[in-house]
Amino acid sequence: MAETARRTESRYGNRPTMKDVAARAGVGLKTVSRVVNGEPGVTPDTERRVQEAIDALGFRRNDSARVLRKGRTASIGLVLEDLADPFYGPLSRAVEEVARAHGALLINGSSAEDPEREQELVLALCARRVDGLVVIPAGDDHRYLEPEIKAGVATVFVDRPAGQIDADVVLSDSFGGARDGVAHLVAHGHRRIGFIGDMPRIHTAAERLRGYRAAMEDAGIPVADDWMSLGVTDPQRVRRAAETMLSGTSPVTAVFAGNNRVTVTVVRVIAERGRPVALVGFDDIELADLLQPGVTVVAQDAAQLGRTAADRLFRQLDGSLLRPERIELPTRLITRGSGELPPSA
Amino acid sequence: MAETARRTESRYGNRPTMKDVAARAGVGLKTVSRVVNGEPGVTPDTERRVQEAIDALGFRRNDSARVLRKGRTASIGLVLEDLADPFYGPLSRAVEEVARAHGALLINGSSAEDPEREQELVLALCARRVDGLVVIPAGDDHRYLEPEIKAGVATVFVDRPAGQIDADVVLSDSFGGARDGVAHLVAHGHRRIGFIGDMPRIHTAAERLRGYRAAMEDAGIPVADDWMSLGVTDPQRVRRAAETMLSGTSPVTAVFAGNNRVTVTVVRVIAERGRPVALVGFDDIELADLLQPGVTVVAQDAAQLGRTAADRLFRQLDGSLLRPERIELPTRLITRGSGELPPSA
DNA sequence: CCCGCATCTGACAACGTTGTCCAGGCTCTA
DNA sequence: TAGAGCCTGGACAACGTTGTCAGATGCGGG
Repeated sequence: MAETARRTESRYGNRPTMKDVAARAGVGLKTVSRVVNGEPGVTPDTERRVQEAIDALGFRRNDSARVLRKGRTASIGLVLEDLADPFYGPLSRAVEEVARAHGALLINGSSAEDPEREQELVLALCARRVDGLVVIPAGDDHRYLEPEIKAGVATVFVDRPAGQIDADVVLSDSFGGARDGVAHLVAHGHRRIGFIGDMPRIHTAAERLRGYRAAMEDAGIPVADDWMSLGVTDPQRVRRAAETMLSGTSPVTAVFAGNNRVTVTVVRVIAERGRPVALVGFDDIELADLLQPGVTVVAQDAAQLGRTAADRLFRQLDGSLLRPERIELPTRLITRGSGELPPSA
Repeated sequence: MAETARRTESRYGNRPTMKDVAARAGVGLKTVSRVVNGEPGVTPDTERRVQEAIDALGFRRNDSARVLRKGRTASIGLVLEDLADPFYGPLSRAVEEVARAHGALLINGSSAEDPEREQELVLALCARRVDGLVVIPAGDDHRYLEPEIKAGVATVFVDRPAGQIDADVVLSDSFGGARDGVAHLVAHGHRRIGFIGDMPRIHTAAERLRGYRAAMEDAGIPVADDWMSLGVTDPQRVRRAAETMLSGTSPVTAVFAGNNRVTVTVVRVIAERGRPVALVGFDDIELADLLQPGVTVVAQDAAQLGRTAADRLFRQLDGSLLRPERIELPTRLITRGSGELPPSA
């Protein structure tokens, strides 16, 4: 009895199904399916009757059931570090744009730079049977993804390479960018140049540090230990690191900032001290051109990074991609003033 | 024959199922389900055998099937305007944070300010059977959501109210914020104050314009038509609008900018002209404090907006929420210099 | 020694959709 | 008018999981 009630009249909270629509329109189940999916083989009159029933009941196809049946979900996952970081907005948007062009939805989550949370998220997405994954890795061991990749989950890493597995990677040329940026400071007469960056366990941070060292070595300048600050991440510590470098008996005359957040803080510190200090930052920041002086940066194209990664993902899904590759996008030095200041004794 | 092969040994691209795991472990299907879901009633020995089979096969539960069976998806949808807009990063992140705390995944998409695309996206999310929706509306008619809401999809609108339907809304006090901002300029001696904002069909834009008019009226200042520019959105046009206002025989001495993008462009124009012009902008912008002068803004708390909305969403899902409400969060005037400049003839 | 009870396990149906396949009715031609 | 062929519509199984329910097993007590 209750059974019948449930079938014939859908209760509040129970969505109507194709069966309900079929009953109301007086047709078979498959005919409704055909109408919903625009398949041929339905007379205009029948189609109209079905459409009316759909509208009357407020029917909406249940994609979960569809996915179960068809095997593909038309959705991809994006795991990044923090959506609030202005660097990831354009990246995320670019990925979504490509996904949309392929008729796929984007599911995303933030790892908050925690490898465990990254893994948890990735596996949750795999359980959802996303067709593919774009991952900005927080951890450095991604062997847990091997069964998934083997099972056909397309995977592309962005911004940092995968650990312990062979997979597609799209990144910016952190090493080259940092080297160019530091060389730029050297070219403007600086010799005592500081470097403030993130933990070296993060690939990009390590590469940028390597670029800094390379540029200094190219210029024949030995690097003093207290010119480098690694692993600082919160504004407080960056501030202290910068202040230390800029004080003492032989302070640095220029600073290379390892990422956007560091740059912003260093700009603040310099502004407060009054005495001009040269600065080049990695990552562009908004309004950098309006500061005085404008902030010279090594810019990476976040949108292009995302677009490239998503493109590659869908090419994996097409089957048109075979071997994993490592793609490195060039960076661009944008001079705005702060990087061209001469050393002030 | 092929059937048997497919069942006993999963091919590449065919994920193992609980059935496969059960066969390998020599137990029943339901026992595997119990182990996977941590349900009681399984002896440690059996559990170990099942776990081994799971690891050996690389099994991962298929959540699509699970969703189909259980009815709940543990995922919510977020539809916003543009992820690349710095205003939406923190909002999106806050929503995700709350979702995560409730064990739900976040699926999101951008409407690009296009009502049709918004509807398309929302309905796609409903077809996925998301448990709830957080929507930053682009359109002004949301009656298409009625059947969904009736069917139990929790829904909260953010930043702008829903059109034609009764639903939860969380927004900033655009009217009050704009009125305060403009009053602030009046208090510093300005009478000829310009307003540059988005299309009035966007609720927030209309409210801010209303706030501007109210403040002017409170001060007994009649507003000249050419002090207002509405509907401009791209930098080019904002630039032209600002330049027009600032030229002529009786140029404005202060500008109120209707949103973050407008503010940035106006800052540029003012910087180029050399002559100081007072400015208050709606929405905070990064580095606003480092410009000279610092940019005075009416700040809204994007993260709080997102958090509040998501909280309400999950309370709807708990069933602890009955009547739709309209929640308005206060804005905060942050004085940094640009809004305190006196009128310069 | 047998019964009852508690504990553990498995068979089966159901979730809502789509693919396969067949039946029935129609049209067109000889 | 009968037969062939086409077109439309529908019955049924399958996707992989979970809830229900009943069966099997082991243990202790009478």
